[in-house]
Amino acid sequence: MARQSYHHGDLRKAFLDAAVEVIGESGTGAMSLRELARRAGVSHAASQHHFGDKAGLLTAVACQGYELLAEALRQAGDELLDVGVAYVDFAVTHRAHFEVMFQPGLYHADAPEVRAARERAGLALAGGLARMPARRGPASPHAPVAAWSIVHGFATLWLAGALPEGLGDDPGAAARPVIELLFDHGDRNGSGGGG
Amino acid sequence: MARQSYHHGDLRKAFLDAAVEVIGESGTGAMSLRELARRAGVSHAASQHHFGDKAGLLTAVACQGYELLAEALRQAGDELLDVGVAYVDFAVTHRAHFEVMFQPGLYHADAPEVRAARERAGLALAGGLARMPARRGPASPHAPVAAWSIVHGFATLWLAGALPEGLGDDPGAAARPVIELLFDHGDRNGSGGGG
DNA sequence: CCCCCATCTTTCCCGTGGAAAGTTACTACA
DNA sequence: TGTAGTAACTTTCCACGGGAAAGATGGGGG
Repeated sequence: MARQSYHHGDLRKAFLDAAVEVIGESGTGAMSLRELARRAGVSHAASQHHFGDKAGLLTAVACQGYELLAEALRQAGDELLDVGVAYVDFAVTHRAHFEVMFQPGLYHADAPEVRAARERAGLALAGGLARMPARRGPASPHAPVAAWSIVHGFATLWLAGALPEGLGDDPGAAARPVIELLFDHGDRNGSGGGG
Repeated sequence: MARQSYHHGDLRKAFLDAAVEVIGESGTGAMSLRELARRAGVSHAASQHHFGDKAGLLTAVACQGYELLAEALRQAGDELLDVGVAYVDFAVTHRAHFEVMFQPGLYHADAPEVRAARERAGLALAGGLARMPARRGPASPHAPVAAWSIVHGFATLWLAGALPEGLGDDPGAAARPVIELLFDHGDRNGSGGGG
């Protein structure tokens, strides 16, 4: 039942979904509460009750983003490589969430809900990284940061349209050999063009 | 004597500097043309003549950013590692420029001046990368993207405050061992055996 | 000397975020 | 069943921001 009366039913979700949609299309800068309200068919001030202010809405977006990321990483399996690819895939398929998550200035980054969700995502990421060193000698303490950096950098550059042409349409597939380079370096002669 | 009359003298520079300052302090979202005008002591519409609109101003910021980045990379020397560290240093010491540069939605990313400046920065970066493969066997075609990704990712995560504590105060120094991991991987027994 | 034009100002309009107070309708409780 | 309480939403108001349009200013070239 949509709603024909005063109460919307699930305005919170409606706002959240609309925000993700608008941000995904036009970026965070183009998102206005009034536009979201228009899409939901409610007054522009309706969001105040659910989110407080605009930063509150974006806090919810970031929160949801961390949950979704944790989920995606967990489902990626045990291979570090797959976890890395999943990270890139997440960034591209959820660019709105991703964009918000890593712009702490946009939302209440210190809110307890966000901290908790971020913690869970961090554990999921670390879970993938934990399997990494076993494959290839003793681990460097810098390996986790290196792995996170390379996948995050790839994703960010891809989203910004900064990477050179010719990498294809599938960011995950394009990222795989790049990530491989971080860990299979001594194995070069053996690792061919694993397609 | 700065100016006491109608003409400011170098309003363009004044706006540009003020923009960089404000963005560096509070992010792109907090920057308003009116605030910059206030700081420069001119009317809020004065910027129109010099930049057209807000995106025009940010275009100039991005442009200047690419120039500065190219300069910084060129001065970093011939070692790939140093170039990578310089990239991270640039991002942190010029966070306003960096933030704008990689948010193409904020400015006219296709403007010829920007394309040219970006091209120059790309060449400076590639120049550093060109020296890399010689140190360690045949180069992977993915190496440049991997190198760019890891330094860009590290810088972005650092700026977002997402990296774990304990990396110290100097992002360049913190980045060095991380970048090293990308290329000195097979050399592990020889390189310092931390951990 | 005077006109031209680059530079800056004034004024106006619309969109946005948020505060405050009012309205509606669901729910608990007797 | 009826009513009080409260959650959910609306209305109204304000200050701010970007941008368009037209006016003011003053330096420089003819």
